[in-house]
Amino acid sequence: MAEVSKESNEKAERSLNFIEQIVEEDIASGKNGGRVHTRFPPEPNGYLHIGHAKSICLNFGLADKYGGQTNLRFDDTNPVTEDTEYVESIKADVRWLGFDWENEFYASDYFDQLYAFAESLIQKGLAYVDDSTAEEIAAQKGTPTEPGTPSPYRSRSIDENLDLFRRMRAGEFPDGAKVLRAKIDLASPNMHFRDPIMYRIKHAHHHRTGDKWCIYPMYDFAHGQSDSIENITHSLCTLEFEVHRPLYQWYIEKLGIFPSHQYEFARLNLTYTVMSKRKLLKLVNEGHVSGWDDPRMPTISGLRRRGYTPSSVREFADRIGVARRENLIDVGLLEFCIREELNKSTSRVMAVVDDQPIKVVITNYPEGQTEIMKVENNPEDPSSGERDVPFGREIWIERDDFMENPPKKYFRLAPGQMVRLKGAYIIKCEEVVKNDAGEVVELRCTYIPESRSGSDTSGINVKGTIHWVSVAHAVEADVRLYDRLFIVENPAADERDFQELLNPNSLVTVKGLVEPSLKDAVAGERVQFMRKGYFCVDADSTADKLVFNRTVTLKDSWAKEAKKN
RNA sequence: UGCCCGAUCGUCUAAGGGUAGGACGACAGAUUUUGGUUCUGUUUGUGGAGGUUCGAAUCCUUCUCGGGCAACCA
Repeated sequence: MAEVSKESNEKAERSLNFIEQIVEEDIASGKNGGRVHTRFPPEPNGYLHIGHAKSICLNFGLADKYGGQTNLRFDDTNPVTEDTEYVESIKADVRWLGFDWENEFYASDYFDQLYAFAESLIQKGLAYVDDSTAEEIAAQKGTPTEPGTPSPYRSRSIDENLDLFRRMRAGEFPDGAKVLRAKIDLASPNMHFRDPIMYRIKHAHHHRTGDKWCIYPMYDFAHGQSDSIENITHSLCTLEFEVHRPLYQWYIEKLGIFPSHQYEFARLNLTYTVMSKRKLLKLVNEGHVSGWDDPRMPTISGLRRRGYTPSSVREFADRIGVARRENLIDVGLLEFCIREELNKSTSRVMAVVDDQPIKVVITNYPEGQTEIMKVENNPEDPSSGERDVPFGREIWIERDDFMENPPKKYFRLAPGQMVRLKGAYIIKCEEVVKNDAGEVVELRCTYIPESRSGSDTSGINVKGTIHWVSVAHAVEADVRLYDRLFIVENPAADERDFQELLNPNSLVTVKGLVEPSLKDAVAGERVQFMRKGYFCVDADSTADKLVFNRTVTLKDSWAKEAKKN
């Protein structure tokens, strides 16, 4: 029995995703001399999101596992949309995730080589300069069910093509006047074979090459060759590039260069968010969020500011797996990963998060007296020690922790009911004080002196324990409660405009009264607000005003129970 | 309606001719000075129809459904 389960465990550990299977087969067959070299190839035109994190973990993880290397390569072939700001943010995000690249390369490093490749294809009669307009070229491509028609410039001589291409490079023609096209097959069922554009004219300043070039290669004429130049063995990309693979291979074959191979996997989709760079940019530009690093964004910088840890994101990437079928991952899995880690690592502290907390006056507790309670920092980690928490006659509690007419299984405070104050005493609610509007403003309670936490001789057993903060010692804070950005699971598939699907309550800022141990908390610090969730100190926090972001709530089975009724 | 890809518990993901397994979720219980954590248990799946085979999630045929492809974007 024991042996069987051990065996199945080992089997489970050995279970490989389809890319690992390919890599292991390649290593076994001696392909590429058993070498594994991957690359992560972002275009520096936006911030990285959690979908990129999946790709980063895959590429770097693969190299790591099989003793290989991974290059970071910026796919910067379109100067109009790219910028060094993005280069820097991308590098910071990859590093934050915990990965180090072997080489930092840029497709623009290869512009000279790529240009030479283009000339060689012209010389082989496999490329021509086309004066057609963008519209004419689109029309020449035909449709998926009808073959294309040749451009009137398709039969230019090699010499003329060479001359024209050189003059394109020299800047003799305006943007859009001419393009260089591969001469392949206008009737191919693969649209990408219908004489794809290799180079276009753009008199634009490039973030790295400056004004050296006024012609820039298209993705298809840059990516595969860049892989090849770097001797990349396994070039991983998402499924939408699958139809590009034959062209990727065609260029490599005609050029006779190192045969890198492309493999595609399904991109990550997450519930209640969007993943397209276009839509994320729109959220930023139209002010629906505060920026690329808004904690509601699925960007790596957003997750970081939200309080996610690099290891939790890596764990998530590991758990979702890699396959070729479309997927929509429950954001609950991401939340599980961060809770799992923070449960073990963060200190528990008490914070009353409520715009209208209730004051509790303990009538039989001496006025002016303060007791220092020792409270354990983390029951999951005995080595985390204890801290001092002051207790007094007046304390704050949350409005949710009191009900005047409670249902049966309500274990918190109610008239005549007892509750344990975490780390302190058991109290009993004797009297409810209301204002003229009939709202509860204060509870007058008595405490059981023998019930002191750690030395309880009262013999009383209470079902509920609530958190609290001493009125005399409370530190004010702003608490930002983040929730899902969208109200539907899959905004991308919804017919309504994605802006109509935004969750109006994705950010609610609430007043917080936190225990004094938090007074000097610094940005980035993570804690658990007992019974509430995991929070981190935001960069906006100052010495005068603490600002906390809610990373994720605790699981709340009471909320679930209450919802049922 | 041309070409390409895909379809396994609610959601992901294994099994590749030989017991459909794991994770998250859900449900139930135990423990608990967090209605947290932890532990135990339960639940639910091979898209349809044919075929090959002693045996099919796996191979074949076909249907259905989903996704991608006709940017001087990547």
